[in-house]
Amino acid sequence: MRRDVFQAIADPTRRAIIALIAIHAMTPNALANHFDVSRQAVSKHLRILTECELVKQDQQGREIFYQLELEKMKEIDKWLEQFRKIWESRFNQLDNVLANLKNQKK
Amino acid sequence: MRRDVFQAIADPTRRAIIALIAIHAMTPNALANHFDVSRQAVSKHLRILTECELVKQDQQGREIFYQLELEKMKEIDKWLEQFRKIWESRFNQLDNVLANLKNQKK
DNA sequence: ATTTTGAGAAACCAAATAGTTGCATATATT
DNA sequence: AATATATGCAACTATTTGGTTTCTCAAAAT
Repeated sequence: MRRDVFQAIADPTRRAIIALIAIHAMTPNALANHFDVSRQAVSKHLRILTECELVKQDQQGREIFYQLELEKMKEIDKWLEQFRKIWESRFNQLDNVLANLKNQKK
Repeated sequence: MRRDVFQAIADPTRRAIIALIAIHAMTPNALANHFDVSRQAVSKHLRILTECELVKQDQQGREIFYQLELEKMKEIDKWLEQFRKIWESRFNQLDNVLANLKNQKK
């Protein structure tokens, strides 16, 4: 059972759940109202998100509030970092080209 | 056939392919040497990456060089933006708390 | 005390996924 | 011209996925 962040955000419903609970913690029932799948389906998504630690639970009576674990989201950001470096360096190269064109005009 | 960037990067082999061709364009054969799956399996991954426009082809004779489409990678970055906003604002809130503590000491 | 409500677990199912092997085709090499 | 190489495509397979329905259990509400 592969269970990493990237696999977790592959599903659009899960991405929507993540976006919702990023604002404030929500119960499975409250979440399920936002989608046209059953409460149990949402529950399964929440389990997957919990297993890869993208989400943490906060039980209050019989309700369980799910909250986004922002730290874990940074893992994606960290992976993107290597590409951000590349596209920034490419941008700088373009910058140099433009600068050279300018100098040649003088 | 759902085929978006998030689903594309869910597979670890595909993420490895992306990382490799980010440096410079590579042929399917050259790529397959880096993994312990068949050349055809790599080819299938490349097709998926092509379909969601994360990768573009550059045919040279009988060889096809695959290159990363950096622009498309920014789509992920764009999605992360909303969460980056949140974690930065939380960080500022912490900042304020620390600042207040400092002021109270005076 | 009884009923309602919120939630997880289990069993089941259809579709998608990631891999394989075998084949076809176009381009190089000899 | 014959052979070797690079690649894509098709058919097949085992496993995973995302969903359902049914059941159980604990906490609130009546």
